Amino acid sequence: MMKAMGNNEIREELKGLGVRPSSTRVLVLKYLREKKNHPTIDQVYGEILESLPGLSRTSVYNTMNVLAEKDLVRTLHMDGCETRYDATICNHGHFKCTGCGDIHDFELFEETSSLSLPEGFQAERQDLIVWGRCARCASVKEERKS
Amino acid sequence: MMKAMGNNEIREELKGLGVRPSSTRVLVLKYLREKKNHPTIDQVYGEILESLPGLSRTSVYNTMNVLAEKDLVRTLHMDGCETRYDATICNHGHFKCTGCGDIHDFELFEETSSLSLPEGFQAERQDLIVWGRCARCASVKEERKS
DNA sequence: AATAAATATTGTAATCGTTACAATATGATC
DNA sequence: GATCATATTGTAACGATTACAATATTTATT
Repeated sequence: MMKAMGNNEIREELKGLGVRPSSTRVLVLKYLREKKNHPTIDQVYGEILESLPGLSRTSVYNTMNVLAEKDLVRTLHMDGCETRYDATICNHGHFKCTGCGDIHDFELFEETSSLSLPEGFQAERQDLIVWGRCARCASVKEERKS
Repeated sequence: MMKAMGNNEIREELKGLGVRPSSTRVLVLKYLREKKNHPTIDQVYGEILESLPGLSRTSVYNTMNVLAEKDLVRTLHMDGCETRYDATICNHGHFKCTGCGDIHDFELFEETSSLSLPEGFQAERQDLIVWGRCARCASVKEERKS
């Protein structure tokens, strides 16, 4: 069997954080780290289901909440209700293409320090969201999905 | 602070955009412009209800959608599902206090040009969201809502 | 390895924000 | 003032998420 690499490392990582490394948790975290897409719950559910028959959506929700609590994933609320999940923790911005709907990470080279917050306000965390056309959609003008 | 805007000016503004200036629309837009809080539908509904007995939530939703379509208001999705509405159109950031939950605008003095987007990506619109403690909550450590 | 204890998962039902839709009310136009 | 377009209402539906009790799985203890 080609057991995909990294399962044990993830297992140990979770244990180290006091999180029981159930198969759901290991697979979800691995999925997020490998794909680096910013999937919805249903995307994750759909793909992990193949490896874990009988998996429930509720379990994916619970898993995401546990991982988010331990700062292993970040939640994104871009447009509308659907939450998206991201295992890239370092500070970066999110670009949402108004053509294809895909979300891309991009570097932030300006630091939080350049913020002109009101007196006494203390920043803890930030997210820069940019909407526009990705390279592919900028050339081909097509119908927008979202 | 900005002088309260007359109902008639708003009426004319709406007409100019081809939007029928119904009492709901006029009052909602006036509310957003005067309060500059970033209210939820229910906040707007609750306050406007006093001036317009019999008002329905649905009508506030419809009104917001019409105003958003005409670019008179922006929608914000910060945490979770609840949409918030903002009649300040110029480019600015949003600070959400993790203590009291209030949302404050702040100036952006860096322009979109400083973004390091991937090759070929075209930015149309952006929103910078910062979470942290507002001046009041930074001094008094007190949990309230998200 | 077997058992007991702790916790993760499942499946259903409930909740919340929002929209769809048909009936009714409003208000602009002739 | 009558007619016609459109705004509003109220209810029901919807989609994303959570609550919760029953069950299954994992870990700790023997």
